[in-house]
Amino acid sequence: MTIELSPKAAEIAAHTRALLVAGGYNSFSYADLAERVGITKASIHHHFPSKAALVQTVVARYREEARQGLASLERQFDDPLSELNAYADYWAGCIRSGEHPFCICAMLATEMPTIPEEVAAEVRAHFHDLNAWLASVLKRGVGVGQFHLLNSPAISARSFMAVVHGAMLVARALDDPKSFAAIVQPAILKLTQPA
Amino acid sequence: MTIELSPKAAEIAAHTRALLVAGGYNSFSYADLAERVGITKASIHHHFPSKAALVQTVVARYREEARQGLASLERQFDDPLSELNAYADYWAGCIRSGEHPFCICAMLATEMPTIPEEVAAEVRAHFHDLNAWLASVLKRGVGVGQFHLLNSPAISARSFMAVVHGAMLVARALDDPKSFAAIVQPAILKLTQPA
DNA sequence: AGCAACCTACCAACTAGTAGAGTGCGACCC
DNA sequence: GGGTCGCACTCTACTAGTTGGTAGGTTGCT
Repeated sequence: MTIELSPKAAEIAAHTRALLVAGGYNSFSYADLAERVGITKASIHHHFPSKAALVQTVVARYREEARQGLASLERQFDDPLSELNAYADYWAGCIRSGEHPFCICAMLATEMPTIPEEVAAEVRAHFHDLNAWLASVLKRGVGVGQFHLLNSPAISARSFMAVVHGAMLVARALDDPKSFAAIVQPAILKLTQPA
Repeated sequence: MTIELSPKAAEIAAHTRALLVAGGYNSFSYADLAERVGITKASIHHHFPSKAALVQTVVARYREEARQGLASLERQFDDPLSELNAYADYWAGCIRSGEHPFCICAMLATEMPTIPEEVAAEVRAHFHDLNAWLASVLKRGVGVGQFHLLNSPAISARSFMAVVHGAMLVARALDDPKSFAAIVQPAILKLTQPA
């Protein structure tokens, strides 16, 4: 049940997402967007009444996409370790290809104190969702003996979430895409080692 | 040998830093700054010719402060594990008190593709410095038997750097300062456990 | 006198957002 | 088939306020 958008609105949303990946909420304007889509600023206002509403919609769709993506991992793989590896590989691919080398919710999270509350709420919700999904994967993994955790699944999930997003940040900070996998792979390995 | 600034220039730099912590490069203007410092925009231009130069100076001073802070940790503590704990505690304190709850270089790193090159270069250099310092702490720790690493000190340092900055991000994203220590403390513990 | 610090007044470009009119196209009706 | 209604989409033209930055003069201290 994706938030339905007309073809043009979807195009605007896609460009917004790319601009958010590059520099976050405060880095782009309706004029930037208009130039990329090839229409005027006023036309964008026809599709989205305000910048806050536009970004909120884009994040809401992103969350929906993430939910579906994570659900499909559960269908594609039948053990928690493979699911976690596939999740990490998804981001490794995004970063290696350079197409979407950052999570838009991570971008917005850093800007949290300066973005509209409606957007911030969406971002918080995304991280709660992701934390819950990772916790369930880890819990199942403990059940089948694939993972050995020092803490509760929820706390360990929070740590893993931090590693993944920290790895994105470091890869960008050092301008070195390989760093991402070099950080995340050992982190997964550690989850599998007995205490 | 800190970059010397007049008292007023230092005051401007301090406010700039606070604004960078809150929302990064694109989130604040000379007008915001002027209001906080209590002078006019033009006066700020008297001290710093441009926004890029201002932020570059602020980051350069931040790096200098970081270098001195890390060096003083080496003097205060005489074993690598205590140094690493002190480093983590420094950030835990910043986040708990809410005064400087984010590294300005991490803020700027996310915005990397959209900030002036002179600032981006400073940010890259900070992460290289930090990586080198953490690697040296880990290496010494391995030498005295405090740490047991799966990878080289340099790679493990990169991972730890990712955990720390990822933990900052998660603490902000979930609006939960306690998350930081909950993530970083187990990460340090893991470094001390034999494979 | 010299200088650092500050000011008012200004600039062109850009910000998000609005008003209102025009276009093209498919559906529906006679 | 022709007329016309509504709709999705787009435009030009505009607003008020903000952006980073400049010119040139004033203050006060040494």
